[in-house]
Amino acid sequence: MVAEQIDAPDPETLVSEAKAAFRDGALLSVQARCEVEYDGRTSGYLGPGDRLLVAKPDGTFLVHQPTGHKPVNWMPGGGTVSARVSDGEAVLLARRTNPTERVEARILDAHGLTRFDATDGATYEESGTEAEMHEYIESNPDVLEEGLRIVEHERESKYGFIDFFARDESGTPVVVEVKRIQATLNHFDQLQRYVSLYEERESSPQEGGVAAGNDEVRGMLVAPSASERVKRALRDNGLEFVGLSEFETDAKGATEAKLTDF
Amino acid sequence: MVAEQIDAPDPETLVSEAKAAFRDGALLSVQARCEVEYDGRTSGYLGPGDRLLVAKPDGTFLVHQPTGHKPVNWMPGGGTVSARVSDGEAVLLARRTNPTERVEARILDAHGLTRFDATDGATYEESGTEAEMHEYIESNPDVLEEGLRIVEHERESKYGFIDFFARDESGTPVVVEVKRIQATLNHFDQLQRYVSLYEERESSPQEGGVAAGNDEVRGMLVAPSASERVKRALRDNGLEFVGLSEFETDAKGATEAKLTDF
DNA sequence: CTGTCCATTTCGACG
DNA sequence: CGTCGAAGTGGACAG
Repeated sequence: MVAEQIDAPDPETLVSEAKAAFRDGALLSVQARCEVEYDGRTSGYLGPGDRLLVAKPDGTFLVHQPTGHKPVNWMPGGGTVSARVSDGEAVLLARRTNPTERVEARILDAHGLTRFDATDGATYEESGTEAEMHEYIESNPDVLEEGLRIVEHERESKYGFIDFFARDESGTPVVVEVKRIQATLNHFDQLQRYVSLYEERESSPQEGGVAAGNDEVRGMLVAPSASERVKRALRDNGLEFVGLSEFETDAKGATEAKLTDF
Repeated sequence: MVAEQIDAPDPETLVSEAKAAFRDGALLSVQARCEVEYDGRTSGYLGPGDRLLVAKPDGTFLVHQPTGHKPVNWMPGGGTVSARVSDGEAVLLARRTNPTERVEARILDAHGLTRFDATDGATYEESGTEAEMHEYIESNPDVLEEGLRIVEHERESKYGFIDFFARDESGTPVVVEVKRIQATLNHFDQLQRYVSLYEERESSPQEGGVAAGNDEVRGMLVAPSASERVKRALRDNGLEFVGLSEFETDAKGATEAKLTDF
């Protein structure tokens, strides 16, 4: 029996089933009218209503209202979930430390309970990430600018990693920051910080022969799009925006090439 | 009957129950071995394993593995969830547009199903947010510095919003950036950006009478704490850090005063 | 609608 | 264990 369901459990049954599920590492779902309290980084209270409660064997606890994508209250994995009867009502309590916080659901009326002895060895495989965008640019630097040469990928600097350190056709250094989504002011900040750092470094060369003029360092923000305000911030500070909306990994490109062969 | 449970439904039963739940605006939970595909902003695939599937009446669709706080796949509300039998297996499909994306769960083995006719009129009440920290500062500017006057809250500038624009005891402008959590380098970046802007503006006054010397603009980062690196960055750039860990809204303070009256 | 910024952000990688 | 940056970020709020 992988899943066991109990209809409208009374508080004692609910608590004993919950304890058994926690002990055995099963996933517990409860449909119930309840009220919820959170205390930790902030604090909050949710009055009585019907919700789906989920407790996972890793200590994750979720409170889902009938609408909305995010749980109204939750506890990440790593802590512990416990169950007890208090004042004749079942209470589920999720706690953790660092930071110290707790979610407590007082169950006023339990409509259903499911214990699920789930096993899942699969991991999610994703594609289309920023990492793949980097691969594409590394293989096709010309899409950013004719004649651009990538010198280093993920170059470490005092203030963080620079996505690409490159040189343009005339040898001028170019600091490149890549975003998979529309560029924000924070991304502009990042690029600005990196470029100013390189201006310092380039103006006082410590490794011989790599010197360049102080203002000769270019900064390039690559993203599918950017708001006018971001573009102006870049322009005002001598930085550049390059729109790059479409990209393909070599594998993906090869696949699509095949499809268009016909 | 608020919740209805079905044990190990066959594909046809699962699909007809799901359709009925979607039609009636009920919350549907399914414990099942399944494989999941996502296509949209990125794309991904999750091989067979046991998961909890949740479909809400607002179009929300969640796929939860036995561990982890976040759903491995999901669809926010606003779209539609549909069910069908395909190749003898039940399939749940969640779709939306803008952006166009889809999550498809192919159910290989359904262990349990619960339909929950949930009603929930309550809304979550939260306290301890950054908005409340702003209110506290606005009412008690002295906690930042003796004699500080708040001139404007959420002041819009060319490059973004400034939390507080203030003047110190001697009338020097102070740009204040507030963070509820430990300050990061990005927060320093933000403050730096705002201050540099005000230095420009103040040095070439367009609205008469507000002029001040170019270096007379102060920048203040307010947060419960900051790493040494952030503090040094601030110091090196002539900016200031103010630690503000405890704050209370008027209401909260009143409540706590009550409790300690006894 | 877009733009901007907060979030109990979470999550992962790296030093 | 802190720090930093990405996320299918989501969500609220203003223009």
